[in-house]
Amino acid sequence: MNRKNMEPSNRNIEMGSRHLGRLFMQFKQLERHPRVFGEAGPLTPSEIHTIDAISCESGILMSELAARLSVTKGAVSQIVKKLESKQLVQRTPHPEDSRAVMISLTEKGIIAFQAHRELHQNFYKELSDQLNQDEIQIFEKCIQKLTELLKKE
Amino acid sequence: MNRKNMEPSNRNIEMGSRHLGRLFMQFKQLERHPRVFGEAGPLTPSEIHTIDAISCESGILMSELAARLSVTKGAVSQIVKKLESKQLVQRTPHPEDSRAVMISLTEKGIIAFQAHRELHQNFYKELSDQLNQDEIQIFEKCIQKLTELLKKE
DNA sequence: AAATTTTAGTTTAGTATCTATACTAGTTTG
DNA sequence: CAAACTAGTATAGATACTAAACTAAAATTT
Repeated sequence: MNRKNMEPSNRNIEMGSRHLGRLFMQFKQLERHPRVFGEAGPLTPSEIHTIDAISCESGILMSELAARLSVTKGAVSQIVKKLESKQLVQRTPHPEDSRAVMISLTEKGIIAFQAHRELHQNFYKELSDQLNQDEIQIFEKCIQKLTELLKKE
Repeated sequence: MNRKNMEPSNRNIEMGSRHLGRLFMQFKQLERHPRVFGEAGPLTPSEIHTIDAISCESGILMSELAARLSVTKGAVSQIVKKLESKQLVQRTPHPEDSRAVMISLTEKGIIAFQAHRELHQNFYKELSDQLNQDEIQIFEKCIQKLTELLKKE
């Protein structure tokens, strides 16, 4: 376990894995605080993620939403209640199945949705501006591989 | 806001930012569940991150640890208490400053630490095995830029 | 040297996010 | 039609944090 006896490749792996770890830590830290999304006001991370998952669809079921966010129905139930009280989403009864509820964004919700998407896109743009076309392509490949690997974990 | 009217570059940004978002979601999901680290047993994400931050140092102050983890002293105080009760870390009084406490890993803590590092390194190795030398280098560059950008957010 | 301020750490109450479990009430199926 | 399934809600508890109030020791002022 002596660092001086390590092969270069092992040291590279050690460094690389640490850098990746640091990136995720940085991300985690960001995800701890509420942010303001345009006129929609400050929203907690899970609130805005839920809004993003609902997207501009005409209506999505609670259970679909749960699957999309990879959380339980109970979690979605709670967060939708909160979003409804903030008038960001609305519930409409399903026309055929009276157990089901269709969730959709209100106008205020759409404002938050767009502000959030824009934020993300500006972030990505700022990153890709620092890369050339080849590098972007490789970056995309890496993102995809990373996502795959994380899914397996 | 019509997708068909978008320039290719805008569409690429939209796609890219979505992929990046998905990656972080995948990561967040992983970070929700406890994992087993060798003989040290199952540890929650924040427990193992704290152990990783303590590392194999001979002794680190609570306040240093808080800074390293980017959390408040109170948060560290709580988690160290839990780790101490699990016999993964130990407190020793500071030789000169009797207010201060030195935190270090026990043998069991070191086992967890090493198992965690190994896990991360295996993950990184699996990723880099799918890339050639140039791609790894670009990937590293991107990780670094991403970390910088996130820090600014 | 006494008084003040700063620093190290703990404690407590409260918030956000999630899970698991138990539940209600419609829907489908045998 | 009864049994089993499905959609969603409610609630209690876990985790992981913050903010604020606190204790006690150390450093600085006066």
